[in-house]
Amino acid sequence: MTVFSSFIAALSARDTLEDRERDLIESLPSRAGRYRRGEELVAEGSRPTESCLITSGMAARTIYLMEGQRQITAIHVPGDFVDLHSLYLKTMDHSVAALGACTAVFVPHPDIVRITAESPHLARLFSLTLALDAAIQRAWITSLGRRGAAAHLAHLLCELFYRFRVVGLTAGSSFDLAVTQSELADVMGLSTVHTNRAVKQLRATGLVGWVGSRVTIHDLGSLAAMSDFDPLYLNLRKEHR
Amino acid sequence: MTVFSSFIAALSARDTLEDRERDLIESLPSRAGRYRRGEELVAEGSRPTESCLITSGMAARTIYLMEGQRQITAIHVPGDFVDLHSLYLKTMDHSVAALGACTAVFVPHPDIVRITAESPHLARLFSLTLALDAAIQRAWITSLGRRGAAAHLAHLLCELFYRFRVVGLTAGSSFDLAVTQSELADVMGLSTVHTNRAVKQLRATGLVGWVGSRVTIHDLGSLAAMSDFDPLYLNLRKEHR
DNA sequence: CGGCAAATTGACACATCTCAAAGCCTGTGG
DNA sequence: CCACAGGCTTTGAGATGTGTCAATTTGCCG
Repeated sequence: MTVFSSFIAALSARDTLEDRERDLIESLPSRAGRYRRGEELVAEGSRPTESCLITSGMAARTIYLMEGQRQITAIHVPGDFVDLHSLYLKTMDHSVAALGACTAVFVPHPDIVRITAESPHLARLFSLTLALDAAIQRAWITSLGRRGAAAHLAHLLCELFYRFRVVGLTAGSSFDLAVTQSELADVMGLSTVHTNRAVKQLRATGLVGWVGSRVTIHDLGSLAAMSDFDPLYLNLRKEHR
Repeated sequence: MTVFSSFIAALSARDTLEDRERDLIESLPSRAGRYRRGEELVAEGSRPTESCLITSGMAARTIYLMEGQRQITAIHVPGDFVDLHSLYLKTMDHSVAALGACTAVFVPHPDIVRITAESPHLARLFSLTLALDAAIQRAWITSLGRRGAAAHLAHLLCELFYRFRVVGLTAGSSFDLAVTQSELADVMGLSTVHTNRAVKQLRATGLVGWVGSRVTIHDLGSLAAMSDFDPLYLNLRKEHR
């Protein structure tokens, strides 16, 4: 049980890792950090020399507009290597902030480059995480563009359920969503008020139980059906990549 | 002037290419294709063994929902290497279709892998294009979530202007946007009718001229200001990546 | 117990959707 | 060269979804 366990679990769900690759990952040096709701892990405009890996809680990529509005463009759960982007893009065009309390570790870019040079297969798996992020963003774009508030929320819950389950953070059909409704609103591009109505509406269907931060999915099939959710884009099948 | 000229131009805007790297790219074998509006370059559910590079016109990543609705999650212009994603994700979770008429060439995955193995720097530049796609998607998510129709459209025009200019497809401050309003609607998550109203509204500001498929940006500064556009995310500065 | 952030509700304003119809291009066949 | 068909653009009117503002309730923590 190390800080990299979740990351290894997330990769292992998608391809077979050899012992040597596992060792290379475990050999990465890391510096730990602990954050409270809203605290920034990576600031917009900065030029990071490390990438961060979420170890507990959740973090979000956030873009701020004029007039104090903001949009969350991605949610990251434990095991997600956030910010490999900064390896290539250099200057951050957005910030990464904690959603609820969260912990993360930071790994220097040169060490990432080193282990990908030693194992081309690992290099591909790091690129896979980039491509996977992009696939999730496409699903979000689709929800934002073509689904109403309730369906959007249902789709998001399905996605998070699968993503939490991969890293062992579900208990049966429930998981902990330590997120404020106002943060959810920034994910779905809605007002806080309307987000609350969407939550209410979803509860009324009976498909989902939601008490405090505890979300229980009573009927995943129907929830997926009402939001046109198909887990294909999460690439949860082991393939040789 | 080869089929790879635009791609090389797009990379050269972001980093310096050595002659050897240029030669490696030019050495790639390719198969050409020509498509009419709506024709699919890559089908959802397929398992591509090639990646495609747009050489003229535009293509779009498209996700279909029930009830015939669709959402375009990305627009690709000449010089864009679409579908590097399929190198990692294996099964397509969306399709790539022509917007207006378009031509593209297809490059076998093994050849891409080969030249990235020969040049780690090229490998990083290929990853850069993945990361850049993701940055653009973040901007789209922000537009979908937090901007009204007119501002969304203005932001999109700014983006496309910069992207076309990099590959030499602008004439002064104008460019050819051979796209149907119904396709634009699928980009912005709006109805065709409302998209038309947004176009009308933008014309009324006088910041943009739009006759047929010819778009002329009369005042880029104001257009950027009204849509909170900042080209940072397009990474148009040469850096060592 | 008191204080504060978060969740919830109601009423009304505004953005966007749907449906329906009319006008406008462009390619094609006669 | 003209007439027509079909797709695209444009407009109007009424329905629906979502935003805003303001107030109340709930839940947590000191």
